[in-house]
Amino acid sequence: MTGNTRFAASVHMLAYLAYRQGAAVPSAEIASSVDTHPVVIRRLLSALVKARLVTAQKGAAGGFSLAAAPEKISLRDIYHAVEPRPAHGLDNFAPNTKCPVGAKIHSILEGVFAKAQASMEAELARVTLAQIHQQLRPVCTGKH
Amino acid sequence: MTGNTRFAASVHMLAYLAYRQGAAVPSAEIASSVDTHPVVIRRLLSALVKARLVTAQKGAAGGFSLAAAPEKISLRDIYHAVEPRPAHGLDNFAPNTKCPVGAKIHSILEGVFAKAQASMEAELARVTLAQIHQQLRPVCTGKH
DNA sequence: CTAAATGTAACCAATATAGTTTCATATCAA
DNA sequence: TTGATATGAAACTATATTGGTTACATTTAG
Repeated sequence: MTGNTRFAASVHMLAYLAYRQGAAVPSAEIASSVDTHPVVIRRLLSALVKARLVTAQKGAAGGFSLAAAPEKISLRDIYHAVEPRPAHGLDNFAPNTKCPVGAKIHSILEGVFAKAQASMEAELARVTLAQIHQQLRPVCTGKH
Repeated sequence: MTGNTRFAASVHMLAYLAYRQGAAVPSAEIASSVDTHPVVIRRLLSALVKARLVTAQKGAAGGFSLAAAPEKISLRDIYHAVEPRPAHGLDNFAPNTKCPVGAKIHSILEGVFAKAQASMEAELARVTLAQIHQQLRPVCTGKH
């Protein structure tokens, strides 16, 4: 959808936290798994903390942990936390309202896109972090 | 999804062609309805011609027309014609494969995103250009 | 007190997008 | 045949988004 990697990276991050089973994980360790800069990780985690999916602990021996059981976190929760703008590009779409087509098309498309978006999100809602973790399990027997 | 206006503009354009009922419509007229530059319109129409949704006629009295009845064109057809990259941002997502999570997460997300994308496209497939045209009708009683 | 961590602001490079100019080519019609 | 009007396409620009990076204030365990 969005073309950016925020959602994919966020799922990865939370899957990593599930994998680390409640430990306080510093951003540097997550960044190593995602292969990016710790600040990028903290930026995304900031949104996830605001959405109450993650808790942060400052200071030495601090880090991030899941705020709920992986069974309680769906990919749609994550999606909403880090992708606040579905919109399908409609926000920058401003046709000529003097044309009868231009005058009505925007609101018509709003309805169509909302349905399409809802359908996609419903599919994301069916997948929990626990299921992702489960698919990871076979190769994850300990800390690496 | 994509953040750009290509899909929305394309639906608008084809709805306009349906509205003009088979006439050869020049890009300048369409551009006036969408409120953008004719070259932008022709760029999009170029993709729609390649996808066989539209026919182009060069020269004086030329222009664009629908290549099929509006009932035969779904929004998913249009989506595919102008948005060749769903991917959900996975193409730029390259985690650390030395980490057990990073090694598997990409293919897991591919599966999840494919389902979410398919669900959204199924919703788009249910809407035809004829239906869009129908919703336009009440205010479109003639050429403007 | 110190080491290690989050929280944020600021900046940069790369990319995507839309808009614009320009021009070659094609076609109809007088 | 000539001129007006169209598409097709390349090239360039301005702007926005995105991800990466540096820097630094703040917090906290030991």
